[in-house]
Amino acid sequence: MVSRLIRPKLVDVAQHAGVSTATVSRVLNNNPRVDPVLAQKVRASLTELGYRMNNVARSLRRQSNSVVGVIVPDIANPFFTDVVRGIGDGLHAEGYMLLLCNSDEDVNLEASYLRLLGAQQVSGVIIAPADSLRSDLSEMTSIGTPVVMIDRLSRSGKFDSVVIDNRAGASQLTTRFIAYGRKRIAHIGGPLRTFTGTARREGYISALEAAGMTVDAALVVESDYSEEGGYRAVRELFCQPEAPDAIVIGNNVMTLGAIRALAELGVDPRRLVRASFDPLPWSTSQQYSILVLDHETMRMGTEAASLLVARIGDPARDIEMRWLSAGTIEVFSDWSAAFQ
Amino acid sequence: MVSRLIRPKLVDVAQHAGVSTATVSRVLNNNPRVDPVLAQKVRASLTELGYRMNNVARSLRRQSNSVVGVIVPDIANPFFTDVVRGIGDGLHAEGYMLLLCNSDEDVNLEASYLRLLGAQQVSGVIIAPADSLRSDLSEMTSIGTPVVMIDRLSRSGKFDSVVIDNRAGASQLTTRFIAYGRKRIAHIGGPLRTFTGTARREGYISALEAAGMTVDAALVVESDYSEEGGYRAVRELFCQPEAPDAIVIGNNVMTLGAIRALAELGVDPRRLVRASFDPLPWSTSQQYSILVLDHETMRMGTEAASLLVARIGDPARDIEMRWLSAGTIEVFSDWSAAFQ
DNA sequence: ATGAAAGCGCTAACAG
DNA sequence: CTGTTAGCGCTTTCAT
Repeated sequence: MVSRLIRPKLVDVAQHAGVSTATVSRVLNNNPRVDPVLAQKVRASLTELGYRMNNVARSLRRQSNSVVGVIVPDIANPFFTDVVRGIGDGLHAEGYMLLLCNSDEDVNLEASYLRLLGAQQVSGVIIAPADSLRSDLSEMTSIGTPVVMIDRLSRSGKFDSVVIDNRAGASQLTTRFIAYGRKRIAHIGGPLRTFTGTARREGYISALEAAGMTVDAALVVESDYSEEGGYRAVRELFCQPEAPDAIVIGNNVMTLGAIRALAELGVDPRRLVRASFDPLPWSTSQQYSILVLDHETMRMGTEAASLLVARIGDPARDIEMRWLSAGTIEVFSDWSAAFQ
Repeated sequence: MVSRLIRPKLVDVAQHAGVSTATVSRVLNNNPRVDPVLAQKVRASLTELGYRMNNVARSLRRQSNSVVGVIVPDIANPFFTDVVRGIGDGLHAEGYMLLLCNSDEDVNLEASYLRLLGAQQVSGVIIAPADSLRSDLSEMTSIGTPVVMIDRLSRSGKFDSVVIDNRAGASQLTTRFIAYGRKRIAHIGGPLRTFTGTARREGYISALEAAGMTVDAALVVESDYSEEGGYRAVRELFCQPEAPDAIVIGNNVMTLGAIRALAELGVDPRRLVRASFDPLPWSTSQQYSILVLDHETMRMGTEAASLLVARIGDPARDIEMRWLSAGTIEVFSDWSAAFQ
């Protein structure tokens, strides 16, 4: 039994095989111009000594790290969970690892993560920016690190991005309600400074107009994508003289708040119907019927990964923006009852 | 306007401040024995030039990387989503970044990730091993990289770990059914070679025995924690002459399969009640009532992070195993109706 | 208290 | 085809 070094390095292997470190490196990198016989000998030493690559050293030397940073508001949001899973699959297939960061929708935390990712010399960043306006990506752009936007866009520059056709999606949900004969369809949207917030509201409005219905400003509320926001929005809507008979809600988290508020108000689930975006978490109030717009969430991740890898491979290529189609509407729970 | 270098390095800063690189490094690392005046000058240069640390270089030199690897079967499983979120918070607080890997319950994929993490010189690994028996952590132990187990244990060695008191949890759920007067309580469990599989079955059995009920082997099935497995198990249970009137299901994924099978079989939700472990994903069949054992999932993550950091700080400390209490039972949906 | 210099493990000219 | 060698950017003795 040979006394195996704890963690042999390249030079140890070279010695063992009786070649130079350059040759070992060439074998490691599958450089074709190495004598097959020598290469075999090197490979033997490699396994015999149990050689393990040190990627930190390699990255320093190569000036590139096979790691990509991913920043999402919250991995625990089922939407981003699926996106990140998709990103992970895509990156793994391309030989990159994934450094995960939760920004908690906080621009400062996000900035701090961007700094850390820069320090780690990541090859690129995939980000759902916390704030279209205030998210600052200069930390990356100034050092030439590629950035891909997902779900949301940032106005701080032009980036490759993959987004959902939110306008079409909101329109689809609203149209469905109209078809079911609902008359007072409300909308609880995200902040208008966000990309998704404006697009979804536009879709909602366009659907009403297409059906020749008037948009009642009292039924449209701008909220903030938070659970509390969804809750407050519903309480607000029900202060109106005439209550809505349907609500299109801008995201999954607000939907939870909305459901809570409706329960407190004692609103009959059959009288008021709801629709929401994004996969919803298992919640305490599932007796409610609900429409959910299901876009291919994981695909957003794989597309983002492929976009980033393409950009890393060719920094000069044209900026690309991929639109995911609005998706299919999934009907949950005792939906039919709501329309009897 | 000074012509800022794209990415100034330490030597640039040193030049600018008229000191040696050693001094700059000391300032960067808050070494106290630096003349405060000089330090101030260095700090000025640091900001003026817009210096950004290169962590790859630092890691190579220090022989330690402020990055931790996390391997879970699937981040899209709501249980692991929450755990990873907890790990992320814990690690961030301690100054580590998180390299995320999905093993897909595949020992080979897992092994490949372990190799990659080793190459990245991670300071430690937090893992929910794909297979108690076949998961091989020698890749880490051989190079002295600390490992913390979560949710499951591996028999390949003694590691710090944080697990749930599965036995107590299963017992709790079963006892609840008994209290409700159920007579034929079935159990669909995970593989007995898994840590959780055996513990949960034990809990189920012990609760029955404590109540003086006999364990009917025909009501206990060993499945595989997959959706398909849950589905098949239910079909199997309903081939019996006498069907069960309650089921304790071993995890969230099997629960989805079980619900699907029950729907196909046309089983009245009020006749058969279910209980499951772990947070459930929003699914297509929420009209069913269900008990869910809710353990503090995120805390499992933060505990794991703290355990790992402690181990990194002191490799010689005693192996520690933290048990999270079984958790509270949450009642979902139209549960009360099931008992009318 | 500060600087000079060695070197972490690897790759890539360059030379032979 | 192979070896020599010079770093990648940083930290850390070891002198001073």
